[in-house]
Amino acid sequence: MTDLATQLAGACIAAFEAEGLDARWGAVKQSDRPELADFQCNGCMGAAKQAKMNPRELAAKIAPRIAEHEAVSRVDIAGPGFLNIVVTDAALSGAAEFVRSDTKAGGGAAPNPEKIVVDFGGPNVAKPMHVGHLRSAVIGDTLVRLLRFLGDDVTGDVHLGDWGLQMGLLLVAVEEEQPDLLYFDQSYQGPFPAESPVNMEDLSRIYPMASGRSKTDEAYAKRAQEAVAEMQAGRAGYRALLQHFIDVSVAALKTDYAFLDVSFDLWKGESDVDHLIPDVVQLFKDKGLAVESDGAVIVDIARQGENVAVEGKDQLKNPMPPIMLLNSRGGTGYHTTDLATIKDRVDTINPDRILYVVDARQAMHFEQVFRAADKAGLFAYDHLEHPGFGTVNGQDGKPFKTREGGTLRLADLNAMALEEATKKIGEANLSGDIGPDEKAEIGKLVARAALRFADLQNQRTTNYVFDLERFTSFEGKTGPYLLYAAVRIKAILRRAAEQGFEAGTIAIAAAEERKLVLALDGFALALRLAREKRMPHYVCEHVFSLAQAFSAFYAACPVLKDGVEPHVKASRLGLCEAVLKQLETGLGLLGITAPERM
RNA sequence: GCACCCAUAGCUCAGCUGGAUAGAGUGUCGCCCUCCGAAGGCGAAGGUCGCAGGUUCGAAUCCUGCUGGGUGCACCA
Repeated sequence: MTDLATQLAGACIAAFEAEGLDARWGAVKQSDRPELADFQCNGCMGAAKQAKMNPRELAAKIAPRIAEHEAVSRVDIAGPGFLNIVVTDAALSGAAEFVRSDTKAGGGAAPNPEKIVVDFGGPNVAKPMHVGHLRSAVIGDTLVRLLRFLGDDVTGDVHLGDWGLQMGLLLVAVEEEQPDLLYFDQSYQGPFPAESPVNMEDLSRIYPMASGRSKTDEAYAKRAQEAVAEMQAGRAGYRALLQHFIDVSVAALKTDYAFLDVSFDLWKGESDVDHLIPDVVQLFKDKGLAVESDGAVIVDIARQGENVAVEGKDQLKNPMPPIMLLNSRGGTGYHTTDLATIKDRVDTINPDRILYVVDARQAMHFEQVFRAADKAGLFAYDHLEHPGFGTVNGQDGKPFKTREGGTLRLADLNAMALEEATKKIGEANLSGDIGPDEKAEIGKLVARAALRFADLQNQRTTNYVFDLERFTSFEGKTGPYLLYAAVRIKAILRRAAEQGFEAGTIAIAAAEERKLVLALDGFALALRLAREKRMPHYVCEHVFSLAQAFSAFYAACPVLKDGVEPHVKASRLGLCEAVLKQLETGLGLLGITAPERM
């Protein structure tokens, strides 16, 4: 059993093949003209063109074959050769029953499941997460949930940034504040205290200070660079202190992520693959790919037609800079750690594919890393993907800043959303006496739904405008609207149970019921597209249109009201169960949980 | 300079293999709670799909050029 669209496509494909034509013409989608039909097939025009036939004559041959399918009540030929398919009420009833009984609520399964690592291109240690990190967190988390749901074997890794200059800046700054710490005594080899000498507030204060100072104070910046090189070379005190920085930061990160219900299978970071770096560098040397240049070790990854010199110009045409395995101080940047991380994943997980859910601005970086990994035989180029995302902009179209000109911390964003959600729940006061504990819990769920849906509904690759007002609005195409739809269904089912009514066989009759089932039927397609394109917004579009269809049904089709015939009541209760099941499943993929009431 | 991404309703955004009358939300204007939760529903108005060519029976979608915006271009990640 599958969705109706797939069943009908099967019939259409068979019909085209019976005429000796390609199966691809048999694609079926829900009708653009709901007043004319439920589904449509547009293949006749294309097929006729290719086979040099008359499209309407071809349609006349195809249509009767489709009409034989038991779900079909009528096939019309329209315009130049559109096939308009109307399905029977019984077929829709069956489709709804399928959603109600299917463990995946009609979501289908991946045709080609893979073992996949999702890399979140994680936050940097010591830098608090800002609004931009919302995207990688919720997009990456949704992809993990989605792929796993459809049958892929997925490992999510936060991949912390804990190996670069920011660590050197911290080391230098902490040494300046607390020079007597054991960690800075080079003759001392440990053991070091288990307690961190700095907490998160210290790090949040120290890092911006050190970062700012390094931009004007050259000697300071140089000391930080040297500290990084020493840390990377393995200086014991620095490494022990680094671990404290990481532990302190991770604890803070987990709080912010938990608010969004984002979790990871692995909390690895750049520093975890430190021991593999010599092997990776050697691998490139052995393959003759690494060359020395200005004291650094680089790998040329340009292809034919790139880095072409143009007469009379300084700039190269189609530039593709080499990657740097080792800088002139012997240190490593994120090219090398990303390559070492690939090696680590091959050794420990051996995935079919790695996805990097990272800002689109890193596109060139990943192109370089992917090429290098492929050249060295570490990982196949076309099994490495960078599903990048756009930046979060302010009203002016530039990367978002607070009114004060600073970056908005994710923790503050979370807090604002929570405050707004709590306020709105209080104003609406829809469900009478809800205790303070439950109210607090509902507030969190509503705030999370608002934030996650606001971000995920945007097509992944485009930039979007950050608008807190819109994010936390409870009207229209928002997370809270979806929760509201789910909560209303739950209220009906709860009331039905109290009154002793049970769901029965679903029998579709009313126009709103037909539309609602057609909405249910689109779930598998939405999930398939979302997986193929790594685009969570298809899931958002689906759950929203499902919620809309339910709201229209709710307004037009009474379920428990007096005067509703028992078999209609039972059918509509069954339909409610099917809708709730799929709605909660879809919301679950988006990391959104509906409360019992709100 | 070179490369990548983007341009759709006043605003914020969808639009799967090229298909019929380009869709939502918001805002504006109507209507709908003696009846399952009005954070809702129904309706109206609102578009030269940046511009100009091309391919096609058919283009928001594919190709070329242009304009406008964003981003990136080896020792920070």
